[in-house]
Amino acid sequence: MSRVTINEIARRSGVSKGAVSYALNNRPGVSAETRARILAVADQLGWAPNRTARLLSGSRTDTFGLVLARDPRTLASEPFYMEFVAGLESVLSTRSYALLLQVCVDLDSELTTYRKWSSERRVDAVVVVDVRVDDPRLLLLTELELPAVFVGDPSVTAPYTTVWTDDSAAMDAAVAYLVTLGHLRIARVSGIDDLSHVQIRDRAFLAAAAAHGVTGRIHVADFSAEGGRDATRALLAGPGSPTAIMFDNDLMAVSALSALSELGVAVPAAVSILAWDDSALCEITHPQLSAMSHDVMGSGAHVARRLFDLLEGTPPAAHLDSTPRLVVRGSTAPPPAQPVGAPVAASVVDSPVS
Amino acid sequence: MSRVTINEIARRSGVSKGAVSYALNNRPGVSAETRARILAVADQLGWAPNRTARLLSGSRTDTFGLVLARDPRTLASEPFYMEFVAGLESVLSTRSYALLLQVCVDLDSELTTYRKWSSERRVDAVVVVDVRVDDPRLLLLTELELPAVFVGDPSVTAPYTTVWTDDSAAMDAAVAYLVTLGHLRIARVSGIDDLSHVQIRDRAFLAAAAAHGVTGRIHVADFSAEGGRDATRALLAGPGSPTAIMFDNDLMAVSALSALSELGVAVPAAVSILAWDDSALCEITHPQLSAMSHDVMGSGAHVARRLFDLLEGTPPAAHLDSTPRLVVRGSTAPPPAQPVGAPVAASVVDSPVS
DNA sequence: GAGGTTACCAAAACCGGTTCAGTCGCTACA
DNA sequence: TGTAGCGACTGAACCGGTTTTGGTAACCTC
Repeated sequence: MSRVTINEIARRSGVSKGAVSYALNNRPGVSAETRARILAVADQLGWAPNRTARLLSGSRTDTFGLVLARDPRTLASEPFYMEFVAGLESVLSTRSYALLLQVCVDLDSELTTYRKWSSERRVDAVVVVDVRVDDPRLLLLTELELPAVFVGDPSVTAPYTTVWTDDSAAMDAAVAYLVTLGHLRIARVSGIDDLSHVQIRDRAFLAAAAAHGVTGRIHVADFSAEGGRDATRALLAGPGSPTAIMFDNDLMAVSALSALSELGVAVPAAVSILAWDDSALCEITHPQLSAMSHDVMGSGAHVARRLFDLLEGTPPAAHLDSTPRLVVRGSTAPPPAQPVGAPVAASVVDSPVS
Repeated sequence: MSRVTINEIARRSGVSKGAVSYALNNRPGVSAETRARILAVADQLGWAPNRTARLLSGSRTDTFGLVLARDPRTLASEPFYMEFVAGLESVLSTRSYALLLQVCVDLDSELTTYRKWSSERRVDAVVVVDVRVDDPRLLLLTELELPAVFVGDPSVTAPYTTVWTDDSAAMDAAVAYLVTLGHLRIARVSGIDDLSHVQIRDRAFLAAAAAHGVTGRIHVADFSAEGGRDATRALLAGPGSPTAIMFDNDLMAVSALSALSELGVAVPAAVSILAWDDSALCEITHPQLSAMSHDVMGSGAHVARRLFDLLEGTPPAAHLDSTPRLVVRGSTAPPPAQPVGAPVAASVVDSPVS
C-alpha cells in the first residue's frame, strides 16, 4: 500500500524525475526505448498519478461546479435535476473531472457559493441553471472571472456560452397539436415566472394561441405539486374553463391529474393534460401523460462538452441543444362536445397565486 | 486577480513562511502580536488558501465519494437518492468537503470506480448504499483499505461503520396497523431481492403476519414503476387477493395506484395501499398515500457525520439512524366487508417476475 | 576540423502550502 | 554563574508532480 511515486520509478529505471514525467505523459523528450523501459517499470510498480501534486503545478482543479438553489425536498421530487446531473457526469467521468454539487436554499447563498469557490479556486468553471431575467449571477461571474456555461435562452445569457432548447418552437407545436384536436380554450400553468424560459414559453404560448385564433390563458404557479393542484382547481372553477391545460413541468401535471381525479373530472374526456419535460413520472400515472419530451440527460452531456470547450479557449457561443418534441400518450384527446357559439379569441394572464 | 500566497504575506509582514502558516492556521508558534500583524496583512491582501497546495502536504483530498449503480433515468424518478445526496451535502459543505458522485450502470462498474478512486487517491472515504447480501464491495473496500460508511443493516456490513434504520420494527408497526384496520390478507411488493434491507423487511413481514395470524404474501419486484404496476395486477388477479398491499418504495406505490385506477379498483375502499420512504411523491396522488415515513435527508446528514468520525479514527460501529414511522393519509382504510370464513394463516412467496 | 544542430536526458527550480530541526534571547532555578 | 527550559521564530526539507535550464554526445555541414 506504500504509494508509488515517480521518484521511485526514476530510481528504479535509472533516469531522472523529469524523464519519467515526459515518458508517463507521452510527451517528446525521451527516446522510444527509454520511454518503454520507464513505462514498464511504472506498470510493474502499479503507479498512478497523484492528482493533487499534478494539479499544484498546473493551476486547474479538474472540477466543475453546479449550484442548485431550491428546497432540497422539492428538488428531489423533480426528476429533472438528477437526470441533468447524471448527464453531466456521464461526460465528466470519462475525463476524470469531478462535479462539485451544492444544494442551497436561495439565490443569495448561491452567489455566496460562487464567491467562495472563486476565492478558493475550487472549480475550473460552473454550470448555471434556472436562468432569470436580469440574472445577478451573470454579473457576479463576470466580475469573478469564473468561466461558466449557462443553460437557458441566449437572449438573456448574453456574452456567455449557452446551451438552450427551442422552447418557442416546441410551444408552437404543442398549441398546434391541441388546436388540431379541436380545443378552443387552452390554459397554460407556468412555473416561477422570473425564470427566463418560463417567460419565453409564456410569450410563445400567447402568440401561438392568437395565431390560431383560440383562447390562451396563463396561470402562474411555481413548479411545485401544490402549485399544480391549486392552479388546476382555479382554472376549472370559473366560467369558460379551458378544455386543455399545459403544465411547465411534469410534477405539476401529475398533481393536476390527481386533483382532477379528486374533482371527478375525467381525463382526457373532459379535460386534456399536457406535461413538459417528460421524465419517467409521466408514465406512472393513469392515464399516462402526453408531454413535450426533452432529453434532459442528453442536455446535461451537451453542457459538459461545452465546459471542456470553454477551458480549451473556444469563444462563447449559443448552442441549440434540442427542441422538445410531442409525445402523445393518454392524457390528451379532443374536447367534449362544444356548446355552439363563436369562440372568443382573447388572451388573459391570471395574477400569480399568493 | 493575481493570486496572493503566503510567501507574499511573509515578505510584507517581515516574517518567515512558517510563521505565516502558523498564524493563519491558528496554531501555537507565534506571539499574539505577530499573529495579529500577519492576519491583518493576509486580510488586507485578500488571501485565500490554495486547497491543492494544502492537500499535497497532508495526504487528504477533502472529498468523499458516492457511487450510484442504477439506470440514470430510474434513479432520477426515485426521489430517495437526491434527498440523500442533499442531506450528505448539507453537512459536507460546512466543512468544505466535496462529494464526488458517480452514476454507473451496474455493480461491476461500481467496483471499477472504487479501484480507480483508490489508486488515484481521489477520495478520503466512500459511502456505500444499496447493500446486498454477500456484498462484493465489502471485500474490495477492505482490500483497497478505502474507508467507508455503509448504509444498511449491521448484520451484513460486519466490521464497517454503518448507519441503519430499524426496518424490522417499522415493518412490525406497519403490519400491526393494517391488522388493526381489519385486514386479513396482506401482500408486500418488495424491491430487488438481493438487497439486504429488502430481505430483512421480507423476514419481518412474514414474521409479523404469522404473529398476527393473517395471510402474508410477498411478491418480488424491482423498485421500478413497471414492477409496481405488474405486481399489483398479478396480486389482484388470483383468488384470495389481498385487501392491503405494502410497497418497498413510493415509486412502486404510486404506479400501483394508477394501475388500480385503470382496473377500476377503488383505493382505499377495495384495496389499501401503503408506501415506504414517503417522499413528496406520496402527496401528489389521489388519494394521498399512507406511508412508512423515513427522513432520508436526515439520514444523509447522519452518514456525513460518521464519515468525519471515521477520518478522526473513531472505531467502526453501527449507528441506528431512525425507525420509519407510520404516516396515515388517504390510501389505507378497513377492508371491504369479508365473506364469512376463517382466514388461512399461510405465508407464501411468489416467484420473481421474469 | 571548427561551428552549429539536434536528440536525449540530468539537475534543479517551481507550484503553495505544512512541518520539523534548529537558533536565539530570555527567564528560572540550582 | 552556569545551565536547563521555554517561547518565538527562521530556514530548509518536504509533498509529488511539471517545466525550465543546461550539458553532453552524436550527427551534419561547409
